[in-house]
Amino acid sequence: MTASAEERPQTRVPLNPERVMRTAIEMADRDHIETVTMRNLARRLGVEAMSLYHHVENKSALLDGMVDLVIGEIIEEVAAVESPDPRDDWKAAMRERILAARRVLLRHPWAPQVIEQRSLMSPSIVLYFEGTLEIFRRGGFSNDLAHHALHALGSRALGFTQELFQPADAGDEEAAGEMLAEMAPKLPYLVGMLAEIAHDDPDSTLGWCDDQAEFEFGLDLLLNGLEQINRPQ
Amino acid sequence: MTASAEERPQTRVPLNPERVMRTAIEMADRDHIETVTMRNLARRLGVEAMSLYHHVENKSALLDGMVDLVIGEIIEEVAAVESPDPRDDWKAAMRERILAARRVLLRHPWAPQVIEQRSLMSPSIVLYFEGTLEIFRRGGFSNDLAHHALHALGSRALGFTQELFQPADAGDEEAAGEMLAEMAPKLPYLVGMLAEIAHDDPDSTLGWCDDQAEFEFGLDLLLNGLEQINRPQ
DNA sequence: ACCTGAACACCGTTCAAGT
DNA sequence: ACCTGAACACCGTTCAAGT
Repeated sequence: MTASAEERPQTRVPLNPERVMRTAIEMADRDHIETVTMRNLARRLGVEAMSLYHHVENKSALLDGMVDLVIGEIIEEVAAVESPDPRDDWKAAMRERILAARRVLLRHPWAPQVIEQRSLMSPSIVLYFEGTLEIFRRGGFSNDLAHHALHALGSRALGFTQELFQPADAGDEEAAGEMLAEMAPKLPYLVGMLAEIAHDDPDSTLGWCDDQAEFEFGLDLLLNGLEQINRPQ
Repeated sequence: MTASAEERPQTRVPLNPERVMRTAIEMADRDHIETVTMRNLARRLGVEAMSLYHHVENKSALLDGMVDLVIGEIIEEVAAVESPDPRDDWKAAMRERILAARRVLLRHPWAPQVIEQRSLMSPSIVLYFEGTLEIFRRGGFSNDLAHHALHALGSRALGFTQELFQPADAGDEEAAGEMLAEMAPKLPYLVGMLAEIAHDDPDSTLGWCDDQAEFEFGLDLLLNGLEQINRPQ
């Protein structure tokens, strides 16, 4: 792909940190995070690689900045959601907050991996968790329980879980299927489950399930459990 | 478990895939996963980098092999645990299984990241999940519920969760503290929680908590929730 | 102030050649 | 069969120099 008409690098807009990071996000959204190299990013911006260092300290700071902008998008999305007063129904409020965050991350599939890898503590992520904590506290949680709750949710508070098995390419999927078939005699439970699950939903196998449904199942399990601890009856 | 004593490279033991991978694991355990480069690994084995390619297809296969050996260790550790019959108490059986897996991963701190990044489907990981599934099924779970349960546990089934905030170096920790102090006026809930948590446990802050305790809290939340769905009363 | 080109120190990997 | 050295195509980054 040459420098194409979708961007307009011919207009010589001067570079600035935000434009550098936004372009890097676009690249990662369109392709993969691995394609975001200093050299590739520079070419996309019609500039030499070394020019980027005037706007971004280094590659590590670039990645942190990208994540920070995504968290910013999440904060906006969450703010736009109308959700119940946590004092009336903290569980519904939390659920909607988290599902809103998830919607943003689905637009940036590279972000979960980068967020987990870098475990950065930026102003925007701190603000996001302040908002999460506010819902728990106004819902009647003690500080101690709220603290445990944040840990128990983990990345789910931001709207994602990292799937342990993933599609990868079609070749991998086929290889996995062959391996399962070969090992079938040693895997009575797994084979049985997959057979039955496949009956209910032909597109499902162990690793390629409906993520949204599974995400919500796990989330509700945790929220219900927290509810019981918060208000035992 | 006779961890390999320091073998001197001068003894010229012929290379084989297992020795290559075991040495890579040792390096990753001792330092970081980033120090495991083909060139470094070769030097450690007293050999040229290119020799490794006779025993390992490429770097990707090396990492998969390393993970596979760790999962093998987990399977051994789990097998050595005496746990109740799942028909009597699936929850206790599952809890001990998972905490045993966690003990192995604590010896290989690089493994969680690599496992999540690569989402590989190897024979040993499939066998591990077969065993996990067996406990659910013998505990009375339907295939459908067991399937949801596996997803809800996610990486917790293998004994780990990826912390969103992590120590990093002391400099990072200090920078994070400064940022929190600066933002304090905008963070009433977070500051309040941290103050109270710090009182209970002076070493605790948002990201540097007792992992074992938090892991068990989240795990029990999920297991208890599953119990209620499995046997509603 | 911003951008550049050459260069450095690393990667994983290929290839033809050694023993 | 196993190992090697040189080389290739990439990285991120430093530096001195250009405008």
